[in-house]
Amino acid sequence: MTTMKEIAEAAGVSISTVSLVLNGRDEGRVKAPLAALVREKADELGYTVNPLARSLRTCRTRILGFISEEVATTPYAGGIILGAQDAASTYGYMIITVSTDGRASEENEIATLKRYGVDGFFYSKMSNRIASVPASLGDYPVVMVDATDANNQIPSIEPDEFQIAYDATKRLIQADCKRIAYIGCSENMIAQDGRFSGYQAALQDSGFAYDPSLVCNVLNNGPALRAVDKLFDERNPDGFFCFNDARAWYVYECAARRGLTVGKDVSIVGVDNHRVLAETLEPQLTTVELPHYEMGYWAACKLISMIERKPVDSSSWPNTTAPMPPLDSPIPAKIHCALIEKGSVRS
Amino acid sequence: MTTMKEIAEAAGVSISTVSLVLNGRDEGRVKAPLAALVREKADELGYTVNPLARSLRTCRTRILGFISEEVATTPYAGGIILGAQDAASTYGYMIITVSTDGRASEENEIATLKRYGVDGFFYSKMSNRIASVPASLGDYPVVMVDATDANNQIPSIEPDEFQIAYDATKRLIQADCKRIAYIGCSENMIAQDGRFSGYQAALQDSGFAYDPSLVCNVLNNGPALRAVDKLFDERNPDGFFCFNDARAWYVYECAARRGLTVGKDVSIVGVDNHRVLAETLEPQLTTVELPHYEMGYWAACKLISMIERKPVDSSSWPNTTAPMPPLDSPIPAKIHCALIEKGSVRS
DNA sequence: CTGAAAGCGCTAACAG
DNA sequence: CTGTTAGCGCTTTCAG
Repeated sequence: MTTMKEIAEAAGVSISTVSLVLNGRDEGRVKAPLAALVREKADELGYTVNPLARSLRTCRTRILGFISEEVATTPYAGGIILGAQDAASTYGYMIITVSTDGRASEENEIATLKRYGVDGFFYSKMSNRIASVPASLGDYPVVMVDATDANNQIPSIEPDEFQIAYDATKRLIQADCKRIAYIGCSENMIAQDGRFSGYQAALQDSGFAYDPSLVCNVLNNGPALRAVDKLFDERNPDGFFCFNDARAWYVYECAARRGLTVGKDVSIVGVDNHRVLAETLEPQLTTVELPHYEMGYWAACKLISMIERKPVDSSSWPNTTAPMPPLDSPIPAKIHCALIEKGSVRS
Repeated sequence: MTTMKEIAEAAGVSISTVSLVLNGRDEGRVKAPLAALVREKADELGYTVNPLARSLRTCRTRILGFISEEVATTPYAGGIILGAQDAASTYGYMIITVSTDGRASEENEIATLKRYGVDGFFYSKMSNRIASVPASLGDYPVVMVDATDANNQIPSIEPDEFQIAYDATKRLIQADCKRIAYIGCSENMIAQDGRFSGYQAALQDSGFAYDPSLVCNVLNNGPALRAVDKLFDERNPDGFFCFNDARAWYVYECAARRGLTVGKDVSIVGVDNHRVLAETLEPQLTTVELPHYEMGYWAACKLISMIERKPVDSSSWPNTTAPMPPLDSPIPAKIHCALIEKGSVRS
């Protein structure tokens, strides 16, 4: 690794001049030709900064810490982290990810990350939950991802659960469904609340009466399947908005057992949590892909802008299914998931 | 952050003495009581080393670089990275993950990681593919994960595809299935080759004739479903080993359409790639979970042992469904996936 | 057995 | 405009 010292020698100047030039602080401080010479030599010798040395001096590492629950890292988290990395990478940052499984290990990991000198933290609970960041993160820039701050203080990036359901339900109405069921989740989750409301609102806005007997909140496996089966028998719905892929499968199976064709006799719009629906049931149903990548990307941009105390240029952001909110939008911000209309709801 | 200097002052000794003691190099070099005093003061002041400063001197960062393909990070990778992190964490290492999408970006990311001073690299292609590590990694410790080294030089940790299929097929035989089908993947993949061989070997070892008409290699969606449907009509299998969850689902649906009960009339053993089978179809079929976590864990242990040029203690390794090979086992090594017998193959 | 001193590569006052 | 100087916190000879 070539050092500034070597460049200084090659160019016949002092190290500080080299530092000035290579950090772009030479404007009006170093004569242009000299600066050019330095740059030339640096190029020639293939200079790259030593981030370690720089960080030791500046107390800035350009490393971001990503804290997530153990359960988190599988299987949804990938997209979030990927998005965060891509954004970080374009701004010259790296990410160290740690996973925790409890208070103690969390504090440990935080302490370690602090020692490594990270500039800021992502704090993530997978599948949108209410949480509050540990006090030990207090004096650092923090962004929450796929989580909602209990105190509404920390910027949190989360899917727009209401809108997901609203759009999905509208899509079913538009496909001329008359009895639209919601197959939800009986566990207490933010996503469930938001989606249930969105479902109701869409119905109401279209002049449908909300009918509780068309709502079926279930857990998993056999019992869930039987509950959906019962709903079919009793209410014979012709459209289904499903909380996730597993629940879409229950509906699909019940339809198959009755000889009903999905996409013709009944329509399904489902959230594709595990990203496996697309491989199997398309084009018979329409899926909603949660914007994990986008959440990660935007969270990183937000975090970096907090660290550098300046807005980052959003024009370079990736094309997404969902429009990215501007950096200076009010926080907490929610990201809206667009429907992925690969299949047809009704053929 | 308290520094060694502060401890030195508090204890009335020199910085070098503090360094010696705090690094455990005091045996026979610093008098016991003095050493004790230093340790006490360090405790009192809550000293933790500054890894940046240490790294600048030692050229060792205790940071590992994890290079994976972009596509990789979703959705399988989570488990691998989680396992690698857990192992790294127990040995005092951290992991920086980067994802790449092509030769150029890969070289970029590698260069960046090198500048950050990582001690070694994971090189990962998700879903077991043959690959060779870039030359730029030449002089670093490297371990491949879920990938097979084209030159058979680099230690590579991968699932034991043959054994997965062998066990799954044996399980079906044991459940008294007579016409055992293999629903495979028509894309060219290592996993497909190994699993197909394992399927054949298990049949042969149990005195079954291998019947090509019971093998059905498919892609996805409608065409796949129809191919499985055809297999049902023509050969009426009573047992299925399925390459992944999507393929298990095709079989499941075909069975449902015929009024056959899975777990009774037909038996399915499927690899649960997306980890969604467990939520939906259990306990009607038996799943094989790929040992992603274990692969990551073991890869990290291997990498660290290469970096530190000493075997690491394998007694602290996590309980796994699969036995971990000993650290000094011949490389490349494969990890064996155990069957997850949550459901019953045949009720 | 302990301490002084040099230096890892870089930054940032401060002189000149 | 450019160079000198003094560290960031730690490790590591090398004297004493």
